Amino acid sequence: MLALNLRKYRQAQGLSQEELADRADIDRTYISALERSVYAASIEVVDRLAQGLGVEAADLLRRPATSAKEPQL
Amino acid sequence: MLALNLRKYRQAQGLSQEELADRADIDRTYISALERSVYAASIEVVDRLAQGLGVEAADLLRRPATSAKEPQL
DNA sequence: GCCGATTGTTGAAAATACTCCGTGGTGAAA
DNA sequence: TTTCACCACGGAGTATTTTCAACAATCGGC
Repeated sequence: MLALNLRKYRQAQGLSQEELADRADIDRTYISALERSVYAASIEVVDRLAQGLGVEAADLLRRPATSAKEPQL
Repeated sequence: MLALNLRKYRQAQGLSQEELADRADIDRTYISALERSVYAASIEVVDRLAQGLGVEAADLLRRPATSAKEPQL
């Protein structure tokens, strides 16, 4: 689920992969790969991505179903 | 947060590390290491662990604060 | 004291995540 | 058409996770 959520939250904030890469201090091409679900990221990068996006790490792993208490997009 | 949550949920169900290892198809010694936060696990093993424990992957990453909607122990 | 069950720990190999550099492709704007 | 921002994708190399076999330590019960 990470891939879709990642892209969803990133685009919702109008961020490019590169901007997010800077914020999270993660390689740009790796973020691209994560959004295409090429790898199973470690929880450490999930944390950094979540911080860069201003959401909880748990939010990035949640499955699509939009539960009432997801952070506002 | 994974380490503490993992141990918490596992013990709450009266499971041994080995039983959980079987359920999640993960090495026992690795689970031991994860509960001592030796490594930053991949979200794939977090998923398998969550399944073995019958909780959401997101629950294992949540920070201690017991939000009203955590699964019952 | 001895047993069985559970967990900590280690060392080495195998697998996979992650970085870095470069190339090409698309679409929008000048 | 050219330029620019953005993204997909490749390969090579490094770092880290994950597995496996084996042994030590603890605890409770017998």
